[in-house]
Amino acid sequence: MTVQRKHLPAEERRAVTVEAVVKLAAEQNPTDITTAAIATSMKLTQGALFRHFPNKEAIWQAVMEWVAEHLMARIERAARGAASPLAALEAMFMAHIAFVTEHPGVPRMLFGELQRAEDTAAKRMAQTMIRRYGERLSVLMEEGKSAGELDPQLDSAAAATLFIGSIQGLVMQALLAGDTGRMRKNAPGTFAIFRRGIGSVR
Amino acid sequence: MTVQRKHLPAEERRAVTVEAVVKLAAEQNPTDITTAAIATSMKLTQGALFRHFPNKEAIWQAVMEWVAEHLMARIERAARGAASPLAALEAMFMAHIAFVTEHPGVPRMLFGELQRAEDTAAKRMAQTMIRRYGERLSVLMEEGKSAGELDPQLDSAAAATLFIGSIQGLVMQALLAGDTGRMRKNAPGTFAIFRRGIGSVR
DNA sequence: TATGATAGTAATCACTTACTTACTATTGAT
DNA sequence: ATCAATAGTAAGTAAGTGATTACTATCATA
Repeated sequence: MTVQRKHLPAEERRAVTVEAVVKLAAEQNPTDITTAAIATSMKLTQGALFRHFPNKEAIWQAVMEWVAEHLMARIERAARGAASPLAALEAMFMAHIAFVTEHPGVPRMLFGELQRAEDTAAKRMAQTMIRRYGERLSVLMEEGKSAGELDPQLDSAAAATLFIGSIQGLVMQALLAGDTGRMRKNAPGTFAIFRRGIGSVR
Repeated sequence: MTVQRKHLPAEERRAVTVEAVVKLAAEQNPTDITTAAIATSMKLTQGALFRHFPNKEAIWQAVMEWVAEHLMARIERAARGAASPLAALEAMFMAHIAFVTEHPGVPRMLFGELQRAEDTAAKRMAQTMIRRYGERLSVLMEEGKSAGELDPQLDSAAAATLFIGSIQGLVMQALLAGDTGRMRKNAPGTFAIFRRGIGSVR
């Protein structure tokens, strides 16, 4: 918890703002989060936000920066601790699900940014992040092939799409049920099928 | 193409409206499609829409009805023409991708409805549709097990999640590239991995 | 403790949005 | 051809929305 003084230095206030948006996005459609809603949720006047961000778009950009940093850090950490490429993939999957369970607004914001018509800084940030993610996955899969863990004929690009999609599927199921915890429970079963799909012959 | 008289009977006008929304959703974020944009895209005054729909929410409801009907019909047709449960799954997958390629706004609208905070009629319609879809998939998978086509230990609920998620993954990739056609091209590779994941031992 | 810089307030602005209303045009049945 | 029912228009309205502004409170430091 951040200390709740009235006046926060600019940088801290920006950080608190980002956290407030991430929290709000867990409960409502990111696109209809208003600056007024952000402000009141952090016990601030609406106009005060614009002392720290030039406009609303800048808030979204800061939020996407936060997402990119935190999500990728968690995933990288999980991958590094793994004993083999396949183990790394599994660890990344579970780390991603754990992160998304803690911050259910994140996948919504990402998807929301991606389907914007205008090309904003926030959108570009989401695009590059997911691209980087996909490339990281592809590299791991190639390593997995060399190690004999994965099917040597595997189409690693398609597998990366499926990896990300399966997370999206779990998110969708959670949205359907209105129960975020369900993701964690169902993640192992989903990953098991995926692993069987990419693994070397048994 | 619908004939373009000035005055259309109510039912026809409603149908044209739904088509207009589906078309608009292909190009922009569904949540910021305004009634004015819908109206001008069909060469109508904004106010005229409200002669056929009591409010905007009713438009969304009609659109989701259209989606549910058309998508499910396409998928059912594909499944019925297949020789075996596994073939049916593959046919459904390809039919779904084909439908989404023709109407790229559809997955965006579905996901957009699902992540709404309020529980609207349109949202409930999206929920029941996807649930029905999932159940249909589960039934097919059970049949596939009995037929010896699928892994007898398969968790069919998890597989259904993965099936829907893999479509979502392809959609996401298309959004990233800004190229809808890519979905069709990459669909077979993605499904191949999925099939390997659920199939019986080789 | 005084002071200058920084952060927050409250009111307001211009603009957009869904929806309404008083009027007009079109249509099809008699 | 007439006319009543229906569909469309044009100009509104009220309730938001992001952003601005003149003023005030708080804070760190000399």
